[in-house]
Amino acid sequence: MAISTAQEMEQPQNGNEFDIERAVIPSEYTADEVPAVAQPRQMHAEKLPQPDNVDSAHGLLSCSACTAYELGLCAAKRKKVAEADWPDDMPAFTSTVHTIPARRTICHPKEWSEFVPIICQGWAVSSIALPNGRRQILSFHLSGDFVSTTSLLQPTLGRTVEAITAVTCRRLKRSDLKAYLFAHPDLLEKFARTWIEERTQADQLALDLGRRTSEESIARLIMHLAERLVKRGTMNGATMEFPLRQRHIADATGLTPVHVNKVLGAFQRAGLIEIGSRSLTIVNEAELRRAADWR
Amino acid sequence: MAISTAQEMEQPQNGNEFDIERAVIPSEYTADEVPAVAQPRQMHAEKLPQPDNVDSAHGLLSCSACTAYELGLCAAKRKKVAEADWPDDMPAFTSTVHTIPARRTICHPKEWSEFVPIICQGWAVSSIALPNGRRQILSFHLSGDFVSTTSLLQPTLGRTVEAITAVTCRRLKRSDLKAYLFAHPDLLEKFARTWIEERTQADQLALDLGRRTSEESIARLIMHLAERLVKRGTMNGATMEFPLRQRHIADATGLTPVHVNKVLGAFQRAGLIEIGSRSLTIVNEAELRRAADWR
DNA sequence: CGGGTGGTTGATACTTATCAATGGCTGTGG
DNA sequence: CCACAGCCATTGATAAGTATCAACCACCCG
Repeated sequence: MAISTAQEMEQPQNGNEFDIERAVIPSEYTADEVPAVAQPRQMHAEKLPQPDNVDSAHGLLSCSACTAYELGLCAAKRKKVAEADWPDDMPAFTSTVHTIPARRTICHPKEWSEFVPIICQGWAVSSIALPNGRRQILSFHLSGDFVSTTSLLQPTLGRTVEAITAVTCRRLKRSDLKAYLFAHPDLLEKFARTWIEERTQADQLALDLGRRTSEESIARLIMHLAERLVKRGTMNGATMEFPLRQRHIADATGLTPVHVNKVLGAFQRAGLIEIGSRSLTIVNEAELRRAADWR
Repeated sequence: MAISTAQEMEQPQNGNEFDIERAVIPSEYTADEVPAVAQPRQMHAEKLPQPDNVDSAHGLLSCSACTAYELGLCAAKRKKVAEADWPDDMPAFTSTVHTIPARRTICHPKEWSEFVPIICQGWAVSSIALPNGRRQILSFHLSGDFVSTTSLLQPTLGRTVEAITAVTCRRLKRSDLKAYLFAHPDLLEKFARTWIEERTQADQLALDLGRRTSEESIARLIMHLAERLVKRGTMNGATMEFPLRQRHIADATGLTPVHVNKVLGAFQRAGLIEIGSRSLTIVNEAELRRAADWR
């Protein structure tokens, strides 16, 4: 695993103090709902030095990996690029920024919304639930992720989206975004790449759920998250922020929390990983890779 | 289950005689590969009366459900509509029609292709395989299905596509299709609906694989196929063509063929379904629905 | 007629779920 | 500040679900 930056972690519970507020909220954008940040059990404050693959001008660590940033839709980026570089018809997107406290639902599956949500900061999760309580997690959303590309065309998401940590979420008005993308085929194509990625992930998920052992699934989940965090430059050596509950892992892999616990215990006893205070360290990457049947 | 048409089925093995050849292959289109139709074990000839929701002018039963037809990309449809109704810039798509014998591979996962494949007739399946032989089926393709909407933008499919029955497959040149769709936002949006459907299916697949019992999964697979066939008007009462091997069902549901056999046996003994000579009859729909935990 | 594929069945093993009990931690309210 | 409630992690005992193995049969095709 490539390690991109060193950074401060492990600053245990500083209560309600979140640096998430640093998220750029340009004055011309309405922040129509900023609920009080509430009881996170234990969160890592995100006082991170800027890795050099990221533009420090706007203060968002993960922008380099962000789809909206890449599409030129991010307010932070718009601020800093010369006006001349922007398409003339760059619309004034209606967009709002929300801060959602940990463990709160962000979208309901049948909720009608005019907006396309993007996760700017924090961890979120989307899932489908059955009436009888069984639940399948479809994906974890990290900073810079569209919640789902389908939201470009559908007012309803068909999934439940929940904040795991406190989350900063930007919402672009669908009609604006759609008009803009459809008018710019090159951007539309870039957007479509995100869709293809989503699809590839969905295929892999099916493969994992249908044809892998519990140990493989869990190891793969860890590898996958680590890989994504590396891309964002938010790994600290072999250690990553890991706000997931065992319940999340269970719902993502189709297992029970109890069984997840046993496998995780086995991994730790075998010296593959270490878990503690909402962080996870990959101790023996080679072995974990093997356990994950990783490429 | 709504039953749309009555039709002839159960004409056991008439050897190599396939009505699939009726598929329209306009002379201006090259059929660059028409391998000899080979050893189907037992196939239902498709001498079907035209249901009234379908245009009988072009002889393809399922066109009404076909994405390409809807987009105006189907040669059959182009033939019969007044020229004036077509966009002026309707391109001369480079397109080929192939007939693939049963049980043959249509696309390899890493095969580079300039074309977007559409299944016109027959059953196909796409899957991912692991080096160790485990395999997950991602979807069954019936007549009128794009194999994957991702093929619009990606030269490589990332999946194996195989014919189950003999298959007629049209391939549209990607660059042509892409240019055309990007120039017609309304069509592009229609196309995107197909993508959304694919995505919804992928989500449901994950839910089924991760959170359902073997019986539910299998019952759901049957319900799902029946529903799709009804849309195409190819159900005969409660009976449908059913060319799947138990191996297919196993690979689609993440189970073993042996276990699938036992569940299927139980379903039949319980009077839910009947299976015979490559066809499946839903005997007790209400119960099957319940077993499938169907909406 | 013979070979191969696919369906069927029973015995057994393994993986994972379920149940139950315990203890730690965190946030809450007295 | 302390006690308590609730959530989460942990562990062991047991049960259920599904896989594996093996044998046999039926059928189709060459």
